[in-house]
Amino acid sequence: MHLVRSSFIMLDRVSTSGEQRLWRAGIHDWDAFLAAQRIPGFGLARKAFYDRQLLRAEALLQARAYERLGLPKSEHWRLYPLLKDEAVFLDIETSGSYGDVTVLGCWDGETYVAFVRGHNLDKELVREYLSRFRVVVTFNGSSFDLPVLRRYFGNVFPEDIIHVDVRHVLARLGYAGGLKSIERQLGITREAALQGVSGDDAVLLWQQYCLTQEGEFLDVLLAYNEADCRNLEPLAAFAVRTLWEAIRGSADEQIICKKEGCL
DNA sequence: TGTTGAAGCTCATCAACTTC
DNA sequence: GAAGTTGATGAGCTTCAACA
Repeated sequence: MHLVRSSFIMLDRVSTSGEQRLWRAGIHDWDAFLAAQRIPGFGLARKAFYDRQLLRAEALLQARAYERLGLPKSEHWRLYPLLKDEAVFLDIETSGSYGDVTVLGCWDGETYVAFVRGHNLDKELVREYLSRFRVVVTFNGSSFDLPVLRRYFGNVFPEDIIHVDVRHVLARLGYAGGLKSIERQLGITREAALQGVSGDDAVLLWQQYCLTQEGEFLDVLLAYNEADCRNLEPLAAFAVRTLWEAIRGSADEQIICKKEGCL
């Protein structure tokens, strides 16, 4: 199942409910929409207008211009299965003051890279590193990590990069709470030494490292940050798969319900 | 504490459909 | 073809939640 080519919410005046109406009508992807002569609820002029929009979207998809598809930000997660091999999972630590970055951690699915203040937390290094990716995955990054990085560096992200904030995807599935809480709910574990370490502890670890210059404090901080980054990968996979099943499932349920006469 | 997106709500508007 | 009805959408606003 191609999540993007099954999506219709990039069309003008089509919301998630409109999209579900199309699915219930048997229009499961762009090909089905374009092949249909008539679609209930859409006039001929409107259908022709949407045909043109879908053909343009198909061209953008082929050109890998995903950011121009017109998907709302809240639905960028639908691009994740397509781009997961080009994703970076990102998490930052600060000194405790808003905007004061100490560590920027990145996991690309194989390797963990840490940019540490006083060592390699350099704007050009970060910009060059991030330019390799098409998707950045965070937990609550739209409210915290990304604005903080913008304040600290200015813009270091490529213009065409897609941002997926896993927190909001999980929230739509009913998973509330912070990252560690949701990890526990889903059975995602951390090594024993890191269990119980929180964001507040990360601030203390950095302060102790600055005071003593003892590497073990920094090692624990980086191990904590790495776990935050690494665990985003299974969280993102779970969230995207489950939300897609949920929204497709709810459309199918309404079809079954209609057939059984419960509407 | 600062920041931001999502969600929920109301209200006005628009488009499709039905009826005459 | 015109008028009325219905349902969906967008805009604007507020509230909530999460991060360090």
